[in-house]
Amino acid sequence: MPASAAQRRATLFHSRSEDAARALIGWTLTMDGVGGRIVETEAYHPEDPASHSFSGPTSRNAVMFGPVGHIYVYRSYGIHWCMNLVCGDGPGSAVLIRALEPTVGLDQMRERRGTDDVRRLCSGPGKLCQALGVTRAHDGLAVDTPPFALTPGGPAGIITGPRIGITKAAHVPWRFGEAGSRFLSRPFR
DNA sequence: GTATGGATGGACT
DNA sequence: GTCCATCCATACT
Repeated sequence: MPASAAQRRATLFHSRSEDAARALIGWTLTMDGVGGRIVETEAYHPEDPASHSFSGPTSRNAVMFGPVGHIYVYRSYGIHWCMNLVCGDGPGSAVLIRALEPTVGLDQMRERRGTDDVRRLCSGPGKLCQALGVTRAHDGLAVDTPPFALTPGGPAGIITGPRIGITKAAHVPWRFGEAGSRFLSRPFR
């Protein structure tokens, strides 16, 4: 008997963040019926100098040390919001959602993003939060209850590479993407 | 109290 | 390819 969606979520949430980041490719993430298929992720964990959790819990990253399956939202460069899914085999791990392939709520995304170019709606961590309407107000919410929804996907071709935009542990290949996707934030090489 | 530096994206050359 | 807008958690004095 195949695993239920809830069982698959639970298994993924409790996996090491690098395994969860890989497994999330092809799943569908939405908020209030707006979202799409996850095509790009990055893994972070507390032993990782590039991770916000590296120096232990603070008021900003507290959600990373809370229950798995919840959303950690932070402000990037003072302008953008970025969202992570808390998951891992211990506290302080999370997966950064870097890009979606838009599938539902396209009109709302176009309006929020101010462009008709579908490839520019969710092709980056800041873009997808703008397209879905995710802000600090959603920090700490569970990803499997409204307004959020996370549904498992089928098998996907996975490509890996170094994470983007970081200066520490930049060589670790913990960026994951769907092979051949047209909706990545940047190409893999 | 002040200083600093990003897990970015968009405009521009 | 380069430049930079703009916020705030954190480190430091």
